[in-house]
Amino acid sequence: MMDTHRRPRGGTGLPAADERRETAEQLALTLSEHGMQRMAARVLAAAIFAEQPTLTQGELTEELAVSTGAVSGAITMLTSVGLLERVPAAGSRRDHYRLRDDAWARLFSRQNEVVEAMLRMARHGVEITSDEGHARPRLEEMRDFYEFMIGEFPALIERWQQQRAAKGR
Amino acid sequence: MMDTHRRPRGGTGLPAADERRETAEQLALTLSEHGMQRMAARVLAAAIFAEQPTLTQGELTEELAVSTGAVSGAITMLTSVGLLERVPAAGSRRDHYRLRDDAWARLFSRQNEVVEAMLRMARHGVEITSDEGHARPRLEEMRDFYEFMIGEFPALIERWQQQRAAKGR
DNA sequence: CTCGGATTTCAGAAACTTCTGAATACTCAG
DNA sequence: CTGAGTATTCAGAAGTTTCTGAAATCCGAG
Repeated sequence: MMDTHRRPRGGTGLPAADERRETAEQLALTLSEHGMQRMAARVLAAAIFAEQPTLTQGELTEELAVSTGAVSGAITMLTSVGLLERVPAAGSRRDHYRLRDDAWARLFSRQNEVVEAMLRMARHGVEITSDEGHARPRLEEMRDFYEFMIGEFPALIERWQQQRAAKGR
Repeated sequence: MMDTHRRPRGGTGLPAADERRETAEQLALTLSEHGMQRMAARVLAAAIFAEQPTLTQGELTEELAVSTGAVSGAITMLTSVGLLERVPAAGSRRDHYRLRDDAWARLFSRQNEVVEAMLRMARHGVEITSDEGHARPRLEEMRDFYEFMIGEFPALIERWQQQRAAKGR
């Protein structure tokens, strides 16, 4: 988009941190364009791209250059949906957070909730529409589609878990 | 949520239209909560729940009680992503629109674009991170996950198309 | 070609979401 | 138990998205 020229790889200690930050921000942008709150997306991206094993709220505040309040709210949201977890750090007053182990499968599963919501509405639509108009058949197809997807997803996730376990792990 | 009591079914011509509208609005809400523009979501929902085979912009404007401009913009967006199509209505000055035949598969495929974007960013992330920090392994797992999903989706869609063709059709 | 209904465009208004900053509430070390 | 460092909350500011209303444009019928 803006600065397309590749830096000759092999450069020793160049602005690698900048590139990392920029890539993280791009990820955050994509996530927020698809329904995730902006600050939550930035925090999640920062947690993914962090070189440290865990991050404190203070570190996130500094990395993202935002207020402590914004970070606090985003963390509450991310932990509540299971993407981030609080790591017990003995003898520290600060809370340490990291990406949950199965974050990607979780993020995907959240989309299943959308699919379930769509299915519910399709079924409800079929119920309340007349069998004489044109709405009913559309809703039946919508229902069939989402039923199909709901049926396929568990096996899909399971195959992923297996492949993952088989691989390095 | 609000008015939970079921109307005794069998009621002849009661506020079925209201119930239809309300259900459509719920669908629109769900769609807009996951990234679709609000008016586009409302138009799409209206097209799904319409008892007519096709709708004109004027009908949509009235059904949704919004300005013609808003409907025009939403239709432009929805046709451009292939969810709505313009139906040639000979000898009519009005443009007629309807839900595309394969709208659901299309809507799903649009999500694939998100998945592809995630995969690109994961790969980029793996490239630019050191193999000594903690970011690289996270990004590798992210990459593996989205690669897996990208690999599975085509077969998934195909199975749906087949089942659909097999069924009523 | 001309008329008139229909659609598109766009500047500004309205509504909503998100962030900041500061006060409040925790919590662990000593 | 107390104090210092952290985290949470929340009112208001800032920013962004979305819609309206009206003017301009388009297009088919006659």
